[in-house]
Amino acid sequence: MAAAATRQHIVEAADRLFYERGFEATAFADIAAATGLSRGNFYYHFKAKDEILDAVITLRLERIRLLLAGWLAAADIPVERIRSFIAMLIGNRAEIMLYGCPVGTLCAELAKLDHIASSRASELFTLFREWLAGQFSLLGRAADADALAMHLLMRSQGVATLAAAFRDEAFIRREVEAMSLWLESLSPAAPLPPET
Amino acid sequence: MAAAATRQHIVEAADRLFYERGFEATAFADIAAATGLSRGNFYYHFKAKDEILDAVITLRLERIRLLLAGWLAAADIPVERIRSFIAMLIGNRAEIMLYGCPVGTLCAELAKLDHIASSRASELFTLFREWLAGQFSLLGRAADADALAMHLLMRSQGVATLAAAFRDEAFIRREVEAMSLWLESLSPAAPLPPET
DNA sequence: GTCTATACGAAGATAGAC
DNA sequence: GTCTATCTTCGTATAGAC
Repeated sequence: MAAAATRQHIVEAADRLFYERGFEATAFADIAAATGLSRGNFYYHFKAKDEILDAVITLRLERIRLLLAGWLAAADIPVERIRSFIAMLIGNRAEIMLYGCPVGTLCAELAKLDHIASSRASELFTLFREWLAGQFSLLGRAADADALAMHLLMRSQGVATLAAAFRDEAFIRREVEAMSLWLESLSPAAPLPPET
Repeated sequence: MAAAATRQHIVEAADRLFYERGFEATAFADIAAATGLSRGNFYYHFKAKDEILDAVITLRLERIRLLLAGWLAAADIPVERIRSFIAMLIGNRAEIMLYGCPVGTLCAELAKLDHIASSRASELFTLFREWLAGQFSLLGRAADADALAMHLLMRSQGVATLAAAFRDEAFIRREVEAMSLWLESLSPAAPLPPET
C-alpha cells in the first residue's frame, strides 16, 4: 500500500477514535485494531502520537472547510446557509448524544492537558465562527456579526453537551427549533443583544 | 491524622485535579504531590481510583446542594434566584476560561470513557436542572419549567465551552447579559419557545 | 512499507514494615 | 494510619528482520 494511503487510513481511524474515546484514552493498540496495521508501523508514518493528533486536526480543518464551502454553494441566501449549520445538530444527533461535539470535546480535553495542539484545535471553532460571522454580515448585521456567530456557536455547544449528558433527542429538536426561530427573528435593524 | 480527615483531604485534592487536568490524566502521583501523602496510603482510604472518583462526585453533589440551598435562602423571588445561577459564570470566569465547566467537562470525559460513573456524574446536571425548573415553576411557567431550565443550562454550558476555547472574558459578560435579558423577558403568559 | 520483538517509563495496585 | 518497596499492566517508542 502506498505510504500516503496508509497514512490517510491511520489518520481517519484516529479521527474516529479520538472523537469516540478521547485523545489520551485512545491507545496505539486501538488504532492498530481499527486499521488492521501493527503498532510499530505507525512510527514509519508519524514520529509520535502528538503528530497523529496534528494530522487529525488538519484533517478536521480540511473537512470543515469543505462542509462550509458546501453550505455556501448549496444556498443563495445567508439565512438558508446558517440553517445548514443549525441542521447539523439534527443530522449528527445520534453521535452527538453519545460523544458530544467533536470540536468542543477535543478543545476541552486538550485545554486540560495543557497540550501544545490546544490552540490549533481552537481553530476548528474559528472556521465556523468566521464563516457564520460572514453570513450574518451578509444578512445586514455586519456590526454585531461576530457576536451573533459566537452566540449561535455557544448554543450549538450547549446543546451538544447536554444532549450527551442526558441522551435526550427531544431536547435537541426543541432547541434547534428555538435556534431557527431566533434566526428568523433577526433583522438588519434589530440591535444587540440577540434576544431583545 | 484521623482517617476521615485524610480521606477528605484526598477527595478535595482529587476534586481540584480532576477539574484542572481531567480524571484520566490525573495520576496518583499528582494527588500525592498535592496532598503531601504517599501513593500507597491512598489504598488505605480507597480500594481503587474509581472509588476516589465516586467520592469526588459525591462531594460535588453535596456542594451543589449547598449552593442551591444558599441561592434559595438568599433571595425571595425566583428571578433573583435564577440570576444567582447566571452570575456563577461571572464569579467563576477565571477558572471557566482555563478549564471549562467542572460538570460539563467531567460528564463529557466519562461519557467517552464509557465509565461506570458516567450516569452518576449526570446527576450533577440534574440538581441544577430540577432546581431551575422549580424556580421557573414559581415564576408561573410550570408548563414549560423543565424546558426553560434545560435552555438556561444549555446556554451556560455553551458559554463555558467557548469561553475556554477562546479565553474570552468579554464573550462571557456579553452572553451573561443576554441571558439576564432573556430571563427578564419571560412572563407567565409567554409561550414556548423562549425567544418568541 | 510493514512486521515482530523489545526497551522503557508511567501508573494503578499490593505487601509488609513501622 | 502512613510509609517504602515492589509487582504488574499498559502504552509509547525503538530496533531490526523481512
